[in-house]
Amino acid sequence: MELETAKQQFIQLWGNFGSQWGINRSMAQVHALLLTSTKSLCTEDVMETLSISRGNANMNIRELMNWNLVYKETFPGDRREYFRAEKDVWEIAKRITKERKRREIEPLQQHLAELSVVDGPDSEEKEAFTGTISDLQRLVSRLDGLSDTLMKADEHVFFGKIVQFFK
Amino acid sequence: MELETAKQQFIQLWGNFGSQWGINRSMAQVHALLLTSTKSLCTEDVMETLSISRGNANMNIRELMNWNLVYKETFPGDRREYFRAEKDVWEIAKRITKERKRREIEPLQQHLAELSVVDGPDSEEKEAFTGTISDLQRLVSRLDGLSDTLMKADEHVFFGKIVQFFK
DNA sequence: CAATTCTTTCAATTATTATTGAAAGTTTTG
DNA sequence: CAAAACTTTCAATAATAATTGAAAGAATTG
Repeated sequence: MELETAKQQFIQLWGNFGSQWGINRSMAQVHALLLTSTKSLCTEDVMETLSISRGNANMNIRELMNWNLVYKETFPGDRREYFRAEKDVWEIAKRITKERKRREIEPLQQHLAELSVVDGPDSEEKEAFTGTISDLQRLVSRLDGLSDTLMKADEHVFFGKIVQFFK
Repeated sequence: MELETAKQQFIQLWGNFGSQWGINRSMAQVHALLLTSTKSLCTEDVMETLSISRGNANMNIRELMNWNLVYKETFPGDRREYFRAEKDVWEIAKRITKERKRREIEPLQQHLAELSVVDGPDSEEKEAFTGTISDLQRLVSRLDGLSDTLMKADEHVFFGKIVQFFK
């Protein structure tokens, strides 16, 4: 396969995969484009390569910057903003985890906490419900705790020591 | 909060959360309903409680059975099929992980493998691309391997031993 | 075996989400 | 400070995904 074909296919692949996981297809495609680009690109470049509108390109580049997956760069004598992606895949994984935790897991825990207090007389029904909610709270907290630990561990420790531990 | 209110809110919460993660809102709501129901429910019950159509209820119940999150039950003297959810949250987590692995991670790995072979003369561009793809392959494989390990570990080992290891 | 009861399918519709692109906003330049 | 160059916004539109419900299909019953 030609390099350019491969890059294009990767952009499609990443877009499809992202949209299965609740990430906007264009955002994932912009990310894939910048991830496989050796030089930083301006909005115009992104628009042209992906055949998307200025608004779409701008919005998704900004969103990728909010996720700390893309940085802004400027060059002397050029007024345009250029963008470059974080290339370290371990960093990418850590940052995505961190953001989803902040945006989704923490609010979920908040909501579950509210649901764990139920009024009314004790009953089997009530016990069953509060039991399920607290099981979910424990599960979420523990998976969350694991993600914290993994994010603090560096790649070497993670890929070396820990996996061996389970072998 | 009243028990019935809390259940309804939980159904909404689970539906919203699911749709953020690429799971159909109705499917997540049916799951939440069955998860917090002490008795098994028939299609009619699900339709009425969630105010959804017969087709929608049927399709999502079937899909939840495909995911091994819901079982079919029958009662003598009643021709209808009744449904009951797996209640063990650790089992639920394992089964969701297993299905997403099979449906998404494995095809992703397949696609990445295809992209890792690039024709044409060696170049810095090409090296960069194949490097990024193989980094991604390693990341995906390792996260996947971790999920295997976690699925094999039982709840006690997971929640006890391993977390301590990182403390 | 035909009537009944329940389940499944799927084309049409509705709802949701993403995208466009022109206009407004901002920054830089001479 | 006004023109130029670039960025951002957002109402309108388009694309995608979910839902409906009537009809067809299966299974069960008497």
